[in-house]
Amino acid sequence: MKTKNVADEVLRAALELFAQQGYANTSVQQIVQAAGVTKGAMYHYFTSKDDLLFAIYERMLSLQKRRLDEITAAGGETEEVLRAVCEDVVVTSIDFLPEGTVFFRSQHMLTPERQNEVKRRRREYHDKFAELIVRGQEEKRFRDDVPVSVLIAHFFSDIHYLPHWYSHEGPENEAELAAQITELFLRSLRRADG
Amino acid sequence: MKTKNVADEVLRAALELFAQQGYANTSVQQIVQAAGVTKGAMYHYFTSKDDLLFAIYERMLSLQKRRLDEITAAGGETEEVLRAVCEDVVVTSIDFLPEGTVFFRSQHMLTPERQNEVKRRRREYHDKFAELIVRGQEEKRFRDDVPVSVLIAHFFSDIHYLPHWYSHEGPENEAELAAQITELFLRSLRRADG
Amino acid sequence: MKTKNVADEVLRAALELFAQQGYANTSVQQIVQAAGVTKGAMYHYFTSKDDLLFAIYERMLSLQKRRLDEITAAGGETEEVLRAVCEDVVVTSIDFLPEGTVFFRSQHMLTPERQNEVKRRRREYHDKFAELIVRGQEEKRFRDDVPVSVLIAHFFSDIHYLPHWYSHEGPENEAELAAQITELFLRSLRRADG
Amino acid sequence: MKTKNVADEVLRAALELFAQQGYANTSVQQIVQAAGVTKGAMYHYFTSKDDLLFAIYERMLSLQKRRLDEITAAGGETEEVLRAVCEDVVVTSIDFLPEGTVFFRSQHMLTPERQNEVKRRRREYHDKFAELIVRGQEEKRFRDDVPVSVLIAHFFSDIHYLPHWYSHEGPENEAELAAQITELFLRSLRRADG
DNA sequence: TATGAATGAGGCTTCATTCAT
DNA sequence: CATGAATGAAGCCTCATTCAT
Repeated sequence: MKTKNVADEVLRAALELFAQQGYANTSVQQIVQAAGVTKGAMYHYFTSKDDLLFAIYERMLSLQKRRLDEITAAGGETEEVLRAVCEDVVVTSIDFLPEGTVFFRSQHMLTPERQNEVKRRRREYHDKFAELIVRGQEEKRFRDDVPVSVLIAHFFSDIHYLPHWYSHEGPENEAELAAQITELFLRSLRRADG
Repeated sequence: MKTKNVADEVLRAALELFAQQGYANTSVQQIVQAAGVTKGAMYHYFTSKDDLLFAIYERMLSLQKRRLDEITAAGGETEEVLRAVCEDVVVTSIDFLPEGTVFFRSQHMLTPERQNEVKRRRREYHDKFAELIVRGQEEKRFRDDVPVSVLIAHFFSDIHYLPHWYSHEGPENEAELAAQITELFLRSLRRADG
Repeated sequence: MKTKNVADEVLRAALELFAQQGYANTSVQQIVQAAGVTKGAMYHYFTSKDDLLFAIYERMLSLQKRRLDEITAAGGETEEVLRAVCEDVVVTSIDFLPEGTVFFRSQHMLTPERQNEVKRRRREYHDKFAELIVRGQEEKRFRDDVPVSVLIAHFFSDIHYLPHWYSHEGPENEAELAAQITELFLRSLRRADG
Repeated sequence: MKTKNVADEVLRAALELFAQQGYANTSVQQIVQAAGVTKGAMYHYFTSKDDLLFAIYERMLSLQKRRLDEITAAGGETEEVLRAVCEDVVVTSIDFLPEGTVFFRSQHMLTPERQNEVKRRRREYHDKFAELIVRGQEEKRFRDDVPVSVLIAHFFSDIHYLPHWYSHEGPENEAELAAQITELFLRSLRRADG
């Protein structure tokens, strides 16, 4: 029988505390206590508190990218691909609500270098997402009277906002909510004369 | 003729620094230096650093509430009132971009009491906004296959997201953007068979 | 009609607060608020916070000295004079309980010079009190197998301790208590073979 | 071989400075300097300055209680037990004069919770002491024309007062003084017709 | 690998006192 | 006489990180 992995326990505790109280309000001491490890052990695996925070970003960025790649790789009609992507993002965001809470709230607490790294990877992600919209516009299915950047923001704002209002205790069914949000987005995205 | 008001200068500096670096990364020392006053003077007007943060919330909450009240008081067709409200919120949010940055990012840094106060007043605001949507549903103009709470979140997510991507240097014209975001929202809100 | 005297109000408030919370835990701001005057006004009458404290000592020292002088001046049998003095001190201490609380607790908060001044005047007082005891010893009425300094301490300890336990709400009648404490002291003071 | 324990050194320094200058006039800076440790080290062992103060109370309360228990457990004639207790308290108070100075002067500087804790434990102690007196009264050896609470106060006032006047440089022999004070108390306690 | 005591810099806040009006 | 805004020094405490073991 093996004791729980130190790094994992620390990350789990850090995530929970960062989501609950915020990064700045959480001390390393609190984290190691909640994880049941000592400071020395933690610093053996992470070089800094910032490292813990970035690990959360890293995990989210990788996850989102991987899923986007998988879905777009499968191919299909533009709107159906986009629908799949959107619903997946919503569901994933709900499944990783604490991560999202931290992700959207604490970017400015990272070191400047890592802030740039995060920005870069999110831009990559948005760019790939944008391709779908552009393709739809070229197919004359999606409106082009609104800048693509606005359309993208219009969708991601919903994702961003989820951790602020969604509650696992609430009545919303996760898949249903994903379908609803996606439908709202697609409706506003389609050409009026479509 | 007297020099600028101490409280005003401090608040201005605090807002700027909080928006740039985040609340936790900004020291009272930095604020008073930027404001050109002494720490003692600052504490003559504000009881704590938290007080400075809350002052920003207070100002935003009052402003939003006031504008919502004014526009709804003017009356009119439901969709037109809603359109006016939405466009105004977008424009106001752009005009107060630093305030918005702080507002949506630092709520968890307030004292618990004040977090509740903010929540309470935002709920009030949302409730009044919800009335417009419900009215539109009763008039059979707005869809009712999606919970009102989701519709509201769908709109406010855009507001929330603005400080994350909007740049005064960007190409977007503020009024035009307001019209676009509002139109995207209304399009998704109208009944499909409308 | 004339408004209340500023200096009196300040002193009254200072005494109350010092007795309740201690000198160090009471801010000048609290005092002037409780007194209903402004800081400027207070500093017009008192040069420092220490001044307020010393005023309380001054009042107590003068009062005690005056009463001791009056009673001894009246003359009489040694034990009767001593009894009168002791009972009077007890009664006075009860009447000025807040003053006593401050007096016995805050001496070390005075400036060194004033601490010496207080010591000097208390010594004067004790010396005069000691004279009565010595006279009684010379008259072979009071024991002399215990140093006078110990006998004096034995009595003043009761005075000193009063603010620590006496409560105006309690059952003790002030005059009766004075008689009891004095009798306990005199009993222990008299020669065993008396 | 290791250098002196940090916590012990800090407590020793704190006690000395609190006794000399008072709690409020002593800064944490002074304490750690006198102890030869850093502030961080101190806060590793004590959560606050108040903690240092309470540690002094804790030590005294435990000591007094322990000794009282030991002596009363040994049993014996009421007056002899009481005499042993009283003499022991005096001697102990002299041995721990700085502790006593702080103990009787700084209670109001503790947090309210801790003030209550101290009150509670002192009451316990007094209650046990009172039992001896009551027993003596029931045995018709001690007077009962004065409330027990007054008799107790009469004795503890002497203890309380010791740090105010006793000096290790003085002529008093500690054991002799203990005997004298105790005898004064017992004399006043015995029935007049005894 | 792991410990946890120790560091040391920096943070927020308090407050007696002054002074221009 | 009186105001109360402003000063400036000092106070208590936190905490990420290091290091001898």
